[in-house]
Amino acid sequence: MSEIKAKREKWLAAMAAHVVEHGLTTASLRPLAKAAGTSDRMLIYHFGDKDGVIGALLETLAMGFTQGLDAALPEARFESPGALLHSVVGVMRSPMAAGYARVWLDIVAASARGELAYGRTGGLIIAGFTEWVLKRLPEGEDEDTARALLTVLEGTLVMDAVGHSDAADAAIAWFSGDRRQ
Amino acid sequence: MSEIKAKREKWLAAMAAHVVEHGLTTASLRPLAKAAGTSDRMLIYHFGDKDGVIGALLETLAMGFTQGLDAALPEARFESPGALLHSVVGVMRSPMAAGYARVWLDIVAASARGELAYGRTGGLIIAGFTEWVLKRLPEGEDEDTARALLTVLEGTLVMDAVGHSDAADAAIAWFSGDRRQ
DNA sequence: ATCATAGTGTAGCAAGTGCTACACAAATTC
DNA sequence: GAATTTGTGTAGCACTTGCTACACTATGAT
Repeated sequence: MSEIKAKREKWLAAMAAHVVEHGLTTASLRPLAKAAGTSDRMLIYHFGDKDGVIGALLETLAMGFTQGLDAALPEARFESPGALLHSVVGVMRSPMAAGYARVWLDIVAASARGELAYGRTGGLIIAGFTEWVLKRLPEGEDEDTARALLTVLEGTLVMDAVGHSDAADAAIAWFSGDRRQ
Repeated sequence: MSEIKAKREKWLAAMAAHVVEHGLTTASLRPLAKAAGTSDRMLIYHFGDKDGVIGALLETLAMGFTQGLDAALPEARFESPGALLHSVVGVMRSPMAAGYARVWLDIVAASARGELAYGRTGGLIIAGFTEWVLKRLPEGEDEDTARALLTVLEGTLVMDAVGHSDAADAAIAWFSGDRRQ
């Protein structure tokens, strides 16, 4: 019983790693199966169809994402929103996170395309991320500050992706320097 | 000679429309050809290979994009960066622009994936967009304001895509209300 | 021990992918 | 007018896609 669940977890971890390196929306069953050390036949058997595989994979990725964030920046209040943004951007720009950023933008694009599973997961990730930020903002900052911070962060990911980190840096500096009092 | 160029323009316009509706990175030759009223055989003949088709298509899309922006918001200085951001977001959120937003996020995701043609086009679009913004900011605002504005705008696109327009709104309000003096 | 169920390997199907070979017509060059 | 280039339709190749049919074994319940 539970050995099967364990096997599926192992598969999912291996497939998640594969996806982080090779992209999510371009992934097809046979490469995924190969990465997991099994066959497409088995993936379909255990997850129903490809959507089932992707759904489970999205869940795994979302968990890995927030866990990675927690590991990189343990819970502690920063002295200012700008300082927190700086730190988070630092993490997101590290080579370790590059794969996750790629996958995240894949999820965003698929959401925009109207693919429901991706959209739901994307929304959940942002919701969790908002809480995560809120717990690290200085006492007294409200949710809107967290939302604004996250929006600037997402803009940063986009700008970085198209080679305009300069634009992102301007927004970050601006967010950090010109705070409401 | 020039009739052939005209034909290619017609093809590209039709394919661009198809792509705006059905997605860019998921597009394959036969559907593209069908949208253009020709055959995959002809697309390959005239553009060399699929990359040639996509490259020409990216160029067409970038042009259409900036032209659409110009048409929606003719050149005129806004009274504040916040007012400009509001207007641009209004345009980007209109149904007319939804397709372009989808394609844009496709380009961003492909750029992040390392696909060079997409990355180059994405960078060019942002560069052009920066100039566009700069010409509409109040006299005296510098390029960094344009960059920050655009980064917030990109963040807005992402947040809208995953159903968190609330977060985008917070960032926009924050950008508009708490300006440097 | 029997028998059903869960799990797995092999093989393959129908559809779609980018691209090409080949034959042929139209236009251009000499 | 002959020769060559340019453009186009038909057909198809080799491959990948998601998924399935079928035969088989391991495992569990009775």
